Amino acid sequence: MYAQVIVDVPTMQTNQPYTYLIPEHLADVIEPGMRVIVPFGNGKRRVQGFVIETISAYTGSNELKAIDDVVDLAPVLNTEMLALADWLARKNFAFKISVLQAMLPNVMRAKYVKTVQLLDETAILDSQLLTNFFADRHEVPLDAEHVDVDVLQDLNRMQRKNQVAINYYVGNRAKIKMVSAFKPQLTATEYDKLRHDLRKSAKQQARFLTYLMHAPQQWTAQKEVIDEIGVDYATLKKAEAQGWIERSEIEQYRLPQLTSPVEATQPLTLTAEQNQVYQTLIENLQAHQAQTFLLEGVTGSGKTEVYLQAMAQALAQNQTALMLVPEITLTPQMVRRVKSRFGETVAVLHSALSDGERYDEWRRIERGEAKIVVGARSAIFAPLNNVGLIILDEEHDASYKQEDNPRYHAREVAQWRSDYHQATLLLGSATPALESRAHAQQGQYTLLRLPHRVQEQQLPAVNIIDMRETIKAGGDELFSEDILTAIKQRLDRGEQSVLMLNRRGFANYVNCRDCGYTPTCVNCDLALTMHKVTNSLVCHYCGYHEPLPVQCPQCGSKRIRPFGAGTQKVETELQKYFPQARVLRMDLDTTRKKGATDKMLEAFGQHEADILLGTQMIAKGLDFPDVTLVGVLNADTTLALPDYRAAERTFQLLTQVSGRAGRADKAGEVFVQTYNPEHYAVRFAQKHDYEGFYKYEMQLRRDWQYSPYFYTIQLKILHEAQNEAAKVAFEIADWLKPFLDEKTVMLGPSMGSVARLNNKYVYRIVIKYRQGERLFAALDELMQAGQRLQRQKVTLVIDRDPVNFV
DNA sequence: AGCACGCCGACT
DNA sequence: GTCGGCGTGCTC
Repeated sequence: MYAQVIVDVPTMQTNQPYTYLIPEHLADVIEPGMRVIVPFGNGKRRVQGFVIETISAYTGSNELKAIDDVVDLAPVLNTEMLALADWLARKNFAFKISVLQAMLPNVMRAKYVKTVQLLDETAILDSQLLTNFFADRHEVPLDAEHVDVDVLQDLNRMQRKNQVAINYYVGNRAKIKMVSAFKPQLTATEYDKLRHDLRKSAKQQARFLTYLMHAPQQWTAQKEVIDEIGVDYATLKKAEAQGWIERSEIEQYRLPQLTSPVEATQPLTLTAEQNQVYQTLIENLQAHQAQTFLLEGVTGSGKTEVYLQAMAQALAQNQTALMLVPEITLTPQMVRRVKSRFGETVAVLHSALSDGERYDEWRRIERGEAKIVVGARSAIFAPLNNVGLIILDEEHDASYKQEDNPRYHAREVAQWRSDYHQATLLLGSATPALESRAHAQQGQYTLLRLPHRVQEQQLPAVNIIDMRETIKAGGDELFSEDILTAIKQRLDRGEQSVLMLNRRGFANYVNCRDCGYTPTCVNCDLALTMHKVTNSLVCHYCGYHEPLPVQCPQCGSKRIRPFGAGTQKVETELQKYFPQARVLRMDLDTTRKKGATDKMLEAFGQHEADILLGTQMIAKGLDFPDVTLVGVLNADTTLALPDYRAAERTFQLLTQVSGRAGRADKAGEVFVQTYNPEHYAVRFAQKHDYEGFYKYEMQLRRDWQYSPYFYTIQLKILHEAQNEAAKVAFEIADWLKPFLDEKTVMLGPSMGSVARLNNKYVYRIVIKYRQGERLFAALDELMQAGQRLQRQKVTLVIDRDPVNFV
């Protein structure tokens, strides 16, 4: 028997299965989907690999090596996942190994350790250097980066003379947590009798026997019992010796905990609109058809309740359900809401979990113990069987696209899994991506709508404030009179306000008023952001920092001052206007700590603050009844992005954040401060008119030949030297030209809008096409050349359907 | 990725 | 002659 193995060497040349002999003792063990350890290359190098197939005959003529070892006792990837990985790798120009690894929890990735083993102790006696290096040890970790060059040279020489050996270890970081546990062995009556027979002084034994009388006949972790009923370890040992209990080590899941217990809730009564949507979904679920629905529902229309009830139906049909939420909205409130309906059968997968928690949640799903999964992007790979329903909430959200390798979009994976399982796919949003809405137009998706809020609340009135007028009248750059008045009203009435500072592509930077100079990062060429607390300038991309200048480095002027505003600055200003107001600031800095977001939102929900001031992160999913005012302090920064989706992003953001106002019985009001008050994205958002925006924007996209009329591929060419990056970019562009048909458009190469990211210059080629076969074939070929490019220290990125242009 | 092989200039 | 620098090719 032979195994086809994808090895953990992410390069183009090794992006293919290698055939290995299956040794006799593993013949009955090895199955596709298992991780194995295989020798690879010269010497004793060993790497992890995935068995993707077992075969009984091998036709090649070369001699085969044998699999060293298996990592798993059962496959970690089933046939579905193996097929999906293959498809994704091809579609997204990614390595197979990268996709396979992306499907599994991080801890299942191999950790490699290379060591030198001293075989001949006499060989180092003459050398102080080597004696120090080995320091009485026989085997020493060898990390070429941190070992002296002279030592490396000596070791090389010694290896040739067989005085040392180089060993490779493939480590497994996935640890199962084991705890000591016990299990009752006798009946309640027997325990009762034993307790009566005890001598009076045996207090602990008596307590333990009393406990055992009512204890469930199952394995119980002993620590909890020791703490709870006040017995000690010796009592348990004695009980075991007497045959009262059996003791053993059992596996314990590290379950992600919410701060307070979850109380069960019942399904809410659906409105007529909701019910109509629900019925459509149910019919499809019962028919077991792979069909995609686009649910276009205004903010507050009760989409989540429809999701929950549809998931309940999937469970009732003995199927499983998967719900994806953007990372940022995967707040404890959302988790709580799902758990309150479905209890322990819910598994949660998101970035805030520890490695152990994520691994255990993954195993609960894999073993079929969890039937509902709520998670962020990568949860789309959750190992659920028999999937009936997949939901993507906020389906337009850019975070569903993975921005580094493998560059998949969760929506396309969802579509694939829906086809595979004949499952219902539900895409929900108040502001669907233009691509999705267009699919619905063409009939690929079924459009469902929830145009009204539940309980017939009105959508909030949106006031557009022309900041040009405010400045002309000598007003404040940050707060117009109108917004200040509105905030004051809320404070007087004891209501809450949410203020959003749109920070996308925007920073609180320093600017010289005399010569216009702005300090930039020496590594990234991005404007540095001012941090008041440390009195320094910081690069948000690479972390570089320098002290705040008192004089302009270019012209020596002292009038070098902050320009624009960060949340800190706005908070300070706000406090000046309203010294008595309690302001809660939410941004990257204040929410970095684990659980901080949770705590702050809870506090705001308890009305412990009057104003919530934050960045984009507050735009989604929050639902607080006392919030009657939403202010967008600067709507323009998203409009200025060098991206054809700038208007779409702005519209989505304004609509989302407006939805935060007035969600209960109180009417809401929204103020949007902008220097572009007549921009269509602002105007349509003011009217809560998604359909209007959609039609208008589609027209523009057609005129400019952009998605969804054309597909897009973005190539990025990165190099430390600008001329080298440019040279390669133009070479690639010239090479590609003959493969493009006449309807395909190539833009660039152009210098990336953010030059010199991480010390590398970026050049960008954007290709717009309708028919991609020849182009894809050419790009595949280009990938093959990736090796040569890498040796020139050029990084080539192929991004299909990019969502960001940087 | 990681390693060996082979070709070249520079040195004991 | 030999050492080591780097370009090139291969890994079941």
